[in-house]
Amino acid sequence: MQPRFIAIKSALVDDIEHGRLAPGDQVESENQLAQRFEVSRMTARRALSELVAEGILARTQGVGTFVADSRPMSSMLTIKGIKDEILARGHDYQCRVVTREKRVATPSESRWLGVKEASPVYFTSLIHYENALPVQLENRWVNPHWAPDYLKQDFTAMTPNYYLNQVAPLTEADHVVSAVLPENDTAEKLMITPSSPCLQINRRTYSARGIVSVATLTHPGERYRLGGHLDFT
Amino acid sequence: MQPRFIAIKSALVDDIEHGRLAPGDQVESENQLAQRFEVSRMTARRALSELVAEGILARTQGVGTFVADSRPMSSMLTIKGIKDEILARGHDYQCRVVTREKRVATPSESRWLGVKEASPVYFTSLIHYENALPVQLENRWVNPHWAPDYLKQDFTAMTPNYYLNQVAPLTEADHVVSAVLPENDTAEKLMITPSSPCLQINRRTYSARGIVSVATLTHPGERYRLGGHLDFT
DNA sequence: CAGTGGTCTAGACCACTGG
DNA sequence: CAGTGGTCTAGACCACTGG
Repeated sequence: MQPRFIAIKSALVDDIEHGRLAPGDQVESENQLAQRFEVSRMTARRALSELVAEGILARTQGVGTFVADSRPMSSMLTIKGIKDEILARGHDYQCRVVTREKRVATPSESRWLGVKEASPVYFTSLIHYENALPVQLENRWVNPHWAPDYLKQDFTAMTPNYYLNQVAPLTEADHVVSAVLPENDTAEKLMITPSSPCLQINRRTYSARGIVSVATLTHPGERYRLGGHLDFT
Repeated sequence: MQPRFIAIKSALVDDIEHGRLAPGDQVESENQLAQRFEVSRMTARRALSELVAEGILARTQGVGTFVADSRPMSSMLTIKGIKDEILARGHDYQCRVVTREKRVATPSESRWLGVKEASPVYFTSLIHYENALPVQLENRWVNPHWAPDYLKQDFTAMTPNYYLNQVAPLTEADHVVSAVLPENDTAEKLMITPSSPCLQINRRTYSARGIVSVATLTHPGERYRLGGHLDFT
């Protein structure tokens, strides 16, 4: 059974997608929606509030609720593997497997991966080299449920990303980019000093059925940049 | 008069910022909060829901609500101004204009902006504050051709991004994200030590007719992260 | 089982906007 | 002024989790 506020949201999004509501148009008031969908005003309001939070609608007190101006910028960013990136630059690529093991999820790991606390997870730690210099330390936690044979793979031949995309095709990803100082052993693995800033990406990848893996990708700041291009037209 | 759910949110955020609640800790349940603050469960719930939406807390049905690994996070895929981002988090926003002047483009500036060497460019340097702490140093070079009145604007009222988007609507943007150590004067402006890693974004924005401006956005690593979500379906 | 979060109701009073 | 959104209450029933 679908919650009612979801049904209302869907109806409104549908109206927008089919052009029955254009940017700038006023949408029905909370009271009108409540009446039309036979729900309490609080429920109609919730539907509107969430659409406002998602940037799809905009509200002004005393005036009304309107369809917001244009478009979530959908991304042109891709999850290109580091290996492809390096090879595309015409550079030499190498990979070293540091750790490959079954672990018991810590509370925070289990929350990230969406598994029960203390359940088994697969963990790998790899270093990726560009022209013999480390450019990425990849620490990855994998939900064994979606990739039971994960630990048996030869990651020097096929990156974890590539393998996981085979067994559980990627449908979504979240990521958080931050600037950090490396832990001592991370610095050592990346052949940098502990006072060198690193660009760190925390990425969570989803297949159709759930969270497949969580990765922490740490890059020496002086050897790696992240580029992007956005087109709003 | 401050809404009650805001008071509850503030109290929880305060507990987190003062270390009375650490990442992973369970926070009071909706019922406990309702009792402690003498509000209805719906109001306590609203406070928690908003903190969850902001990524500060995480909830699991039947289990409880927990402190998430929390630093503010912004979207990589939208060019939402830092101001909107901060306000959207319900935080206090302030801005200080450090520099505002006409300059002669250096060779590298002129290359970035796509103007002739030694032509005049407009330069502004602003510091954006979230809850009185600097979160972004915005150094921006503007092509006077597309925004002749740029320097006359009151940037504490309207961010450069917003103004430029009015006079020369944004159609494209390039950006490069990197982790760097700040220059001494940058560190001072951001109120951090020169050994604190910074997340730096170099962004070039285009309107239909050419490059409008180039900006270097420098953020203290411990106060800013960049988030994104990709959907491949 | 008791406790948690998730949804929902039918009211209330308020602040704000426009005519 | 009537209508809008903003906040809030005191209940209800549900699904889910852990012990």
